[in-house]
Amino acid sequence: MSDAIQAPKGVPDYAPPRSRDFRFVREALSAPAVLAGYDYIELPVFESTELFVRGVGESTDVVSKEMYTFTDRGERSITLRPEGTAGVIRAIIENRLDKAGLPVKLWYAGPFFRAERPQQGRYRQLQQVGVEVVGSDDPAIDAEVIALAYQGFQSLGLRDFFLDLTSLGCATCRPPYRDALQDFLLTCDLDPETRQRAEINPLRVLDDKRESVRVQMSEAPLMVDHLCAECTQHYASVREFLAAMGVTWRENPRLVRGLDYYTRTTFEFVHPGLGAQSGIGGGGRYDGLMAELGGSDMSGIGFGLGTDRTLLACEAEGLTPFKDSHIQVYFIPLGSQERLTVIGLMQELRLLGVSCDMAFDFRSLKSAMKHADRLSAPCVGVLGESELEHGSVSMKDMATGTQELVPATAASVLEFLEGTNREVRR
RNA sequence: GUGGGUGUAGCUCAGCUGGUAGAGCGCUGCGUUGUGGUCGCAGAUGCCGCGGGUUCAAGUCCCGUCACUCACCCCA
Repeated sequence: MSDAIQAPKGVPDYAPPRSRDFRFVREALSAPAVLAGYDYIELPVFESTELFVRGVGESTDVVSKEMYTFTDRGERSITLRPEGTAGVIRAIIENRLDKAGLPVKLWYAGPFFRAERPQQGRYRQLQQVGVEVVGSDDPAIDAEVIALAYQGFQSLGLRDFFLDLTSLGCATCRPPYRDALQDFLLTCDLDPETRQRAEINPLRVLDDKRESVRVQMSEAPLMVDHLCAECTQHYASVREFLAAMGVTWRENPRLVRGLDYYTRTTFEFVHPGLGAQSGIGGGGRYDGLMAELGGSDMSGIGFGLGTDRTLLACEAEGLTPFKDSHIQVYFIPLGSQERLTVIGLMQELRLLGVSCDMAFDFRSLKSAMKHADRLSAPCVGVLGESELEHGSVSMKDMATGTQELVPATAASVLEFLEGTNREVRR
């Protein structure tokens, strides 16, 4: 035991029973996109380092100090993907998806990697569900994307989350604003480290958590007051569509994202029940990214939702467990001949989509019943000598305790299960 | 990367001023012949994170280390 191998630092396992909730969350977060006509894309977990350096931005913390980068046998620099957007855009360009109908609407899910110090809700291998749309400037698509995430959270039963929204401007209005902000920051009293950040990425100083900085920032010029006419119009329109969809949000002019590519509509979902790592999802427009990565100059928008953090949020709101059982019937054969019958019966039921399990290892009826109870099996099928004689099985409804003798056929068992008309899931 | 906290049975934890370990839950079995969830009885399980030091003696003190955890930072 002393030399048992542990998982690498900061990497979570999702073991039963929590793994059931994890799957449920991932499913719920992606379902709205599927319903909205988004197609699935499966991407490699590692890419050329260059993709992230160019796509995400060299000055970002993610790229400059949080990537898992190594050299492969062909002396190529490879990086475990730290986020999803760059890879999706690369794949769209490479597969020429943008040459077919526009907009291209895609969703994906899977693990991402960042070499950070782990803490509550922050892992070195993190799970995200994401969506990307390329080839549309329509503010209605911004609203759709945001609503997709909103709906995902809602469908899980989450109530205490907030949607923060702002616009970061475009290539014409952001640079002048950036200069204005930088001028302002020069007048502030900042520590050397923050001063340096003001040089490289002044926007990031806006959402500094420290009180001393925050007080000074209350006077800072804001992007929303410096938007060009087009951006102003676009942002107004996005909000109009959001309202029409019944989405509620908070204006947060100090919202900043850590990835360089964001433009215009930018948003973040926060949940106060998670401690310091309160962001459960975020995204926005990235109108220059396609061109930056060597594709045609097309606009894009997307989001990444933290599957891990969303599960944490659900737990914080007491919504879990989502399902208390993963099997519908548990069979208990009492002898060798009965085992043969049950095995065959289960095979048929599983083909019909009924999940079932049985007592192995010749357990006593008593202990098998206990086991069924522990599995929260809603129904138990007992098959002993007497049932075998009549070609039947005793079906028991565990909630009521009532039992019924039915023919040992898949159809009859199915009929019994439907007759118990329980609520299978919430 | 920087700081703080914690590390004892599967889980949650107790163990006072040093004398080689305990509770609850869970688990296994039994309470007679083929039925769970309640109850009763019995039982199993610990390199007390790891390494070193002090001591006649360390879970208990000291040092180191690793892991977990919270916060900074960053972000999902």
